[in-house]
Amino acid sequence: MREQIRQLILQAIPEAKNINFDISYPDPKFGDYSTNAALLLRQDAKAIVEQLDKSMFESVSVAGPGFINFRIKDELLVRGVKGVRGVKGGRILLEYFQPNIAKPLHVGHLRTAIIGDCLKRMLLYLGHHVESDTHMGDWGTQFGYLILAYKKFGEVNDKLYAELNADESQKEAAKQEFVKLEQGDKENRKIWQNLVDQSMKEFLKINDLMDILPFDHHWPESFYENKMPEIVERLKVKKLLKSSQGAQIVDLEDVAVEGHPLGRAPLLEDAPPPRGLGVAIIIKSDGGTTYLLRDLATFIFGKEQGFTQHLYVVDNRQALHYRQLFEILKLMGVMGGKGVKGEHISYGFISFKGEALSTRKGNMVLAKDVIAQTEEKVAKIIEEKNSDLKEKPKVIKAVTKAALKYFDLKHNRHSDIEFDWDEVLDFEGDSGPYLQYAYARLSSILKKSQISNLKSQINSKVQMSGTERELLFKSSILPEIVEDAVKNYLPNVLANYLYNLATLINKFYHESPVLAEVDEAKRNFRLALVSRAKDTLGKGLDLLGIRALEEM
RNA sequence: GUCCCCGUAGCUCAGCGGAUAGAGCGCAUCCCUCCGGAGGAUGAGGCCAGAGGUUCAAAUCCUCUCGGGGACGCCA
Repeated sequence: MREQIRQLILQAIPEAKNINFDISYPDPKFGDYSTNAALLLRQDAKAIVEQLDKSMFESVSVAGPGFINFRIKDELLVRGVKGVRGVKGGRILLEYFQPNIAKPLHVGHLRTAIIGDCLKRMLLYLGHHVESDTHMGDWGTQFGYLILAYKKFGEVNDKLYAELNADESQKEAAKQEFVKLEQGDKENRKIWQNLVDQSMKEFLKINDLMDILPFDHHWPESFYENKMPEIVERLKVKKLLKSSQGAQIVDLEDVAVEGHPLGRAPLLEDAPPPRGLGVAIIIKSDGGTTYLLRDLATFIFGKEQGFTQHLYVVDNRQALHYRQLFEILKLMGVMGGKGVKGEHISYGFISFKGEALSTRKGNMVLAKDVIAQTEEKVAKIIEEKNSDLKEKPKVIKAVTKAALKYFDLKHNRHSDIEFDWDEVLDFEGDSGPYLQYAYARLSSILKKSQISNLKSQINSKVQMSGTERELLFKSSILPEIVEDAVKNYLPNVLANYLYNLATLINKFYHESPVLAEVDEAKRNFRLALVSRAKDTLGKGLDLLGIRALEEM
C-alpha cells in the first residue's frame, strides 16, 4: 500500500521524483500514512491534495506544517495483504556465526547467530536469493597454541590454553607449530583434524539450540588454504604487496579513503584530508598466513561462485579489518563499481557491569550457562501459572529461546548491550515471552470459538472502535516493516513493530469482548480480526526466529 | 597520537530530518461475577552531554569541546 501511495503522489506531482520524500506512519489520529512531500517541495499541500487520485482513501487531509495524511478505506484493509512477490536482485552470501575451535560458545557468539539468522529469514521473506555460511575459525596461529598444548598435555582445555598463552617463552614454539601445520606436517594435521571434528559437532548444535536455520555452506577458514597462494600472486602482480619488517604487507597508510567514514555526507572543502587505513599484514614474518589473506580469498571465492553481494555479521571491533579488506579488494579491482558488493554488518558487543566480556577478565557469560539459567526460570514460571500444560519441556525450550533471542534482537544492532540478568530473565513487558503470550491468547480465543474458515469473514460494514481499526491496519503492514528492517539490516525495526502489535492486541481484547459479544456481526468481525492479528504476529515471530506457541 | 562507536526518564534502551520525545524495569494508584494477570488503565519522572552551524523544520545532519568504550603490523 505504501508503494501505491508513492505512485499516486508521483502521478499528482511528477517533480517529486527528484526528491527523497518520506511516507511514514503517523500518530493514528492523523491517518494511516503521512508524507512530507509538500514540505520538501515547498508547495501548497492543499493544492497537491486537489491533484491526487483519492479513490483508495477514506480521507486525505493536510495538517501541521504541511503534512498530507492518508486514511485508507476500510474495505481495502479488510482484504488483507498479498504475499510478497519475488524481488529479483543478485545472490547474497550472508556470513555469520564464526566461533573459534576449541573455545566455548559465549553470549557474543549467540549474538552473531541470532542477528544473522533473523536477517536471513527476512531476506528470504522478501524474495531475495540468500545463502548462509558459518565461516568457522579453524585456521591460524591459534592452532599453534592448541597443537602445542595437545602435544604437552595430551588434551586441550581452557586452563591449559590460558597457561600456555600466558607463557612468553612458549609463544615462538606455538607459532612454529602453526607454520608446520600450514606446511603439511602429518602429525599436526592429524591433531588439527581431530580438534576441528570435535568442535564442529559441538557448534552445529546451535541450529537446534537456538532455532537457527540450517547453514547453506560450511566454508571454514581452512577451506581457503589452497586458495591463498593465488591471491598472494594477484597482489604481487598488482604491485600491492611489499616487504616490511620481514612480513608481507599492503600499505594502506597513504590510501585516500573514499568519502567520509561510514558513508556520511561528503567531505567539505576545508575538512582535513582523509586518513589512511594503516598497514595490512598479508603474510607474517614467520611465513604464516593471516586472517586478512583468508578473507581476501573468501571474498574472491564468493565472487567466483556467482555471489554479487557479501555480507559479514561480525562485531564492531573488526571495523578496521573490514575497511582494510574492502580497500584492498577495490585496489585489486574485484570490488566496487559494477563488481561485487561487500558490507560489514557490525554490531555492538555485550558488556557486563560496564566491562566488556572477556575470557581474560573471567567475566565471560557462557552460552550454556545463560540457557540453563533461563530454562530454570521459565520452568518455574510455567509451574506457577500453567502447571497442567502439555508438552512442558518443549514449551520451556521455546520460551527460553524467545527470551534470549528477543533480548538481542530488540536492540539496535549498533548499540553495545549491557548484559543484565534481571532484564534477560524478566518475561514481562518488552520481552520475547510477552509476544508469545499475546499469540497464545489469540490462539486460545480462536480455539474456543470453534469457527473455521475465518479469513474471508471480515466485514467492513461493522462499526470498528479506534483500537480495532488500528489493529486491523497494523496487522496489514508487516511486509512494509520488513522492507524497512532489511534496508539497513536492522532486526530491531521488526522486533519493535511486533512489540507494538502485541501491545495493541492486549489492549484490544481487554476492551472488546470477542466470544461474549452478543451482536453476531460484531462477534464475527472480532473473530476475524483476531485471526488476522494472529497470522501477522505469527509470521513476524517466525521472521525473528521465535517460535509462536498455541499454548504456554 | 590517529580512526571508529556511544552519551535520550533513577536504570536498560527505542526513536536517527518532521507534527506534543516513547517503551520496559523500578516507583504510586486502580482494574479479576469479564475469552489465560507472562495482562490492562492512570500518574510522577527529560535543557535528548555542552557550544556553535546547516535547514521552512535538528535528539536526528556538519564542526568543535567534554565524558565512556573499542580498534590501530605479525590474534582472529
